[in-house]
Amino acid sequence: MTVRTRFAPSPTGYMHIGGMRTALFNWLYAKKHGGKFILRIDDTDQQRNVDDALAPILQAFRWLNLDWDEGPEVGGDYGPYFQSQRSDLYTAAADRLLAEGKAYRCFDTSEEVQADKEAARENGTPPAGMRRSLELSDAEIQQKLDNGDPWVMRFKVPQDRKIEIHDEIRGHVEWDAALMFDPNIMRSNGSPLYNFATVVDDAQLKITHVIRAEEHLSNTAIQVLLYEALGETVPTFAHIPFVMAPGTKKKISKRDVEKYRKSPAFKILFDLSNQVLPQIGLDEGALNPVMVEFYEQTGFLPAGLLNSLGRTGWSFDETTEFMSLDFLIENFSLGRVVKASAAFDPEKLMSYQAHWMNELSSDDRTERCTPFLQKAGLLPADPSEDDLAKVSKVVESLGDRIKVASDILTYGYFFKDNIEYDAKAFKKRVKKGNVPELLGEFRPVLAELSEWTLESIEAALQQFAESKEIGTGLLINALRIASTGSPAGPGVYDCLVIVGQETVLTRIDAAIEKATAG
RNA sequence: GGCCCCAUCGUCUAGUGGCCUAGGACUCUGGCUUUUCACGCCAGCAACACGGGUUCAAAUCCCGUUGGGGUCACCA
Repeated sequence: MTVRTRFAPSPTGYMHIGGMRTALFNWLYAKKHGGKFILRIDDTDQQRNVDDALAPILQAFRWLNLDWDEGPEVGGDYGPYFQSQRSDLYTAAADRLLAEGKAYRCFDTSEEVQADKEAARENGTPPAGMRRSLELSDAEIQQKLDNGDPWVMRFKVPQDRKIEIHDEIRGHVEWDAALMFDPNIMRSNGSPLYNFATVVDDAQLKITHVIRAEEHLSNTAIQVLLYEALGETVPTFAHIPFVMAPGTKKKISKRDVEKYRKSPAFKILFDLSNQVLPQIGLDEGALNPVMVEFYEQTGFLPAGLLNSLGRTGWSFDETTEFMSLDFLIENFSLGRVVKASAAFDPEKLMSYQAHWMNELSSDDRTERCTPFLQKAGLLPADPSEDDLAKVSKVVESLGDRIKVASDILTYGYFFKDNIEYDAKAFKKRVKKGNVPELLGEFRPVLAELSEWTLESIEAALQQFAESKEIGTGLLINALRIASTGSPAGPGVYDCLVIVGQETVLTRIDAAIEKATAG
């Protein structure tokens, strides 16, 4: 038996981070067992623009390198892979259940059903009146049909039994069928409800392992009954805990982004968002950390996100933290999924991200940073070789200071004509004692350097400091602020070399002027 | 409320009856390194929800309590 797993997103216009984790576990399980991973689109409720609403979802999978064996764009033997195109399947299955007496037409109004359920709830009994449509004679039914009375199809729950499953993560779970209501499986307009459609689809797609969020656990009882009624093999279930929002006990949800915006647990992500999005021409509200696209657009590595997703609700052993996708494929198992729900942890994501960024060669990092400079207008769309060489130099000197690719924007001073001074640092390092004078005296030394290299500048500075009988730190710090405006960054000599002799001299002049002005 | 699921440091987790004085990671704190920042290194803070059993032995098994969550649609 080949393992077949699936993920069935609705085209909502974005890929949910929690859904991505569920998809990842499905994908991993299929890969690990040499099986197939299927993408099916649950678009029954969707109006138009399915393509537009689906695009970001497919893009998220592509970005993370999670390919699908069957589904949109790639097709497959069990298509179509859009629920909206599979209505025949649902109708046929429903008709069969009806013919076999396993389902019935329910003519009750929704008010009547509601009342039945409420009464049942109060009494703690199964809903008694609910099956009154079953009392109808064939003639009465025909009469109602002829009248055009609306009806829905209900599945007749076999009440004298228990439903038991062995969930790969929860273990043995059972329900008492006597307590269940007959579920609606087809709407009055002939379209299927989720619980029914998903069973028909999973059976027809030969899904062997249904790995999904635990919120579906209660749905499983009715689904098992449906599989049996349809004469299909019940798949193996694995209900994984859902992903909670950091700092909460609630499922992470797009509805709550405004709350997240103020939450300390989300701070690093929204700080990044606020800093980066405007610079790359995106509206601040356009993307948020609930969406996978957010991580792509702010310069995370697939490896970073994947490591984080793979480690929330799953572990390999007591010490392994850094896991590549290959490692995950090799070692993933449902048995090691944690039962309790886990909060997505932005801090930890950053630490994984930093790790994988450091694994990259300087050239790879440069390649990832360049587009951000372009989007921010700090580099032309068609950069010259000199431009690229400069980016490369900057990235190399920045080393592990770049955690996400968009961090390059923090060091925009290498690419701008006008720099902004960090006020505190300027006061502490430049506008202090005789520093402006020293800078003034050192300027001509720099101006006269015929060679502008790390070594020549360092030698000149050391000699100058010695002659003045001052520590090198004084000048070094002053030069950093004067030439970059910022207290953070690569070594000063790197900075000076990259900024360039001419610009350094101009900036020193500007700094001296600013320091002595007021 | 009924049904179902869950419960170890702030967070992610290890733990499947003795290797537990409960391990690792992130965060945080202190120190070292250092021309800034970052990295790195060292050290530290910090948890078995509670109550009963079972057992020579329980974080681990059982029962109960409490707490958290899910679900009860002509949504998915």
